[in-house]
Amino acid sequence: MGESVGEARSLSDEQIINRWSFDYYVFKALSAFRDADYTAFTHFTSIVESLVVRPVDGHSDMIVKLRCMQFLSRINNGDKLDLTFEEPKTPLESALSVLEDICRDMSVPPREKERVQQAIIETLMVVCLRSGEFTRAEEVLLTHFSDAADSAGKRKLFESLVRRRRSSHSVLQLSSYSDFKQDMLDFIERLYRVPEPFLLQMLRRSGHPGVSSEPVTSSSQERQKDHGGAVRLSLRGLRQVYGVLSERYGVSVSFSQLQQELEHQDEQEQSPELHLALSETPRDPESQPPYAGMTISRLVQEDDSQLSDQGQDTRSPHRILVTSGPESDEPELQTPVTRSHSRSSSTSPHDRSPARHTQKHIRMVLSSDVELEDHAASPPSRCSSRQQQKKKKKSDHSESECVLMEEEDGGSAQVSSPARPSSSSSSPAVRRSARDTPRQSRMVLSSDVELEDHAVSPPSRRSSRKQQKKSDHSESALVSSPARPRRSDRDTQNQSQSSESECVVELEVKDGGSCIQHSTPARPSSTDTQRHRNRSVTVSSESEEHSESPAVKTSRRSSPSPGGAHKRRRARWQDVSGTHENWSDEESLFSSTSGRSSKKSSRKMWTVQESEWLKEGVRRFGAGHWEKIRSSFPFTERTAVNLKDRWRTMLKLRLV
DNA sequence: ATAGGGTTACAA
DNA sequence: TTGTAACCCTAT
Repeated sequence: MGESVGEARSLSDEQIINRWSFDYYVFKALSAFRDADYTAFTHFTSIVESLVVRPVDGHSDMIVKLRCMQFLSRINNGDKLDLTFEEPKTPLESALSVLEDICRDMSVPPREKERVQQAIIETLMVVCLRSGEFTRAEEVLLTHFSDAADSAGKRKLFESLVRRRRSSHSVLQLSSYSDFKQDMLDFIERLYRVPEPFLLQMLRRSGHPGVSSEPVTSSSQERQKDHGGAVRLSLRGLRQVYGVLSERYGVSVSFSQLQQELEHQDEQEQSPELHLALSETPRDPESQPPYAGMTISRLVQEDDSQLSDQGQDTRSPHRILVTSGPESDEPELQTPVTRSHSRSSSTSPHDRSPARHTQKHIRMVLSSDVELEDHAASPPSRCSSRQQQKKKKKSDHSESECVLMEEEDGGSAQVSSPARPSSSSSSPAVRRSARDTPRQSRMVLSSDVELEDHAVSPPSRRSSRKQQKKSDHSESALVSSPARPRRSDRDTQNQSQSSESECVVELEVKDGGSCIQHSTPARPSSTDTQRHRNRSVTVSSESEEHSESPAVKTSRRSSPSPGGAHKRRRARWQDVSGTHENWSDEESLFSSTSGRSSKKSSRKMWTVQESEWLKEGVRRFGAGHWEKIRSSFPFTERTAVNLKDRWRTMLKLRLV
């Protein structure tokens, strides 16, 4: 195969920085989870989620981190039965499958795995019973409960509860979902300790007050405060730090290279557009030196927290316990990493609670939460959460479901006091009943299509209509002439026309639909039809964008969707300038789709994100190495054959 | 395990 | 119906 692995050495600045960001946000997400600030957790995971779609310097530990995020976000939503990450499953069932993936990739002691599985299943039972979903509870009982002796007792108990339709019982009352969450977090943390992210280290070493514990060159020259409390690093200092850290992390780009690129970028960034990329707080027009425009400076500036940085100093070196990346040709991140909290791997699953508080400072490490929050609140990133997709059924087609409202879940409060585990955080178990999940929706200001893509060519979405299917083989797909004049009426219809390519700034509320993918020029950007539909009604169909986004599951066999009434939608600000926005709209890694339905997953449409992984995988390993690709990305429920088929489809559609 | 033809479930 | 993305089946 034509391995295109060759030039993997030269990483783009984006890849490198995305990796830093990735590490950072994963770290933040875990911290938030630990602090029971689940709102923040979802914000961070959504940032991570979108980051992953961009080119990123994938280290082998990335997969591990992604899996952890997937796992925790499913756990986090496990008490919301109307959400789904993978169609037919409840969040906790999805967590089980992610657990399988985790166990496959990492060496998890069998006993531990069992324990966790059991905990998840029992919790799922409790959740089902509490919410009166007895039939589902029964299913769970049948499909997941093993006959293992140790669970026999509970099984019996659950069985009788199900039979008697009892949704209250001392056992049910006793279990606390929040404890369960923390238990799961403990499991994850015992399994994999996330090293302090590069960005934080950098920040700390730069002597930033909020982070550093090390007196690092207290030379006042090293940093100077300027307006807004931002810290300015001297170029020299930065270079120094970079040198050390880049080596440690195996970053191959030299400082000057980076600087050059940044300068270059910085110039370009003058244009108003690039704002969405990085959680920009309103950027100070007052310019700063080129290097100040980089991520680092951005991270650096924030309110100075006078928090105890102490903890940072005393931490002891730490090593990653499990690595096991599929292919680790890259230097592992085995560098001693510091870790502040004391939770050691030996802690028993139950001792966690006390320790939790002591770790708060960790998350304070970077006081730039404000910025992050802004980010979260700001258009692009915030989305995530979940959305819902539902299959449209002719019958209930008429019933429009959900009207969405703009709702900031706890938003306002949150912005002001980002770090604090406000609202949701403390609530033990966010019961869906109480507040039917944070459904957030937003208005989308979108330009539906990527300009450039259009400019290039609006290839018809699929090759001409073939009259005969098989007879003409792949040649047509692969070789075919690029410019395909031919366009069926259908195509015409679907194809967004040039007129549209001029950033149609339109205010709309979409359901997941805002799929703008630069990656798939050919795609029939969800067009008017879709748009209208979304606007008015709901979530009904979405199959139009299917291939890219919503993993909508299709039909639900016979039964009408039960909880289907309220679906969640999600929308987001799509910056018109949205350079490369490539949000995986829907269901992605961490966010769930809702609209649960109990249908056998008949068809699982490919999400944008999955397609991105696939592309990246092919770029990295070459087409044909499906199994390798599959194991290198956090695919869930995709087989190598699925990947291969999807690739074939993508080729056919010229999405690649 | 992968390639590629055949089948199926949907949307239009 | 028809077209097709996702899936299935099977030879290699």
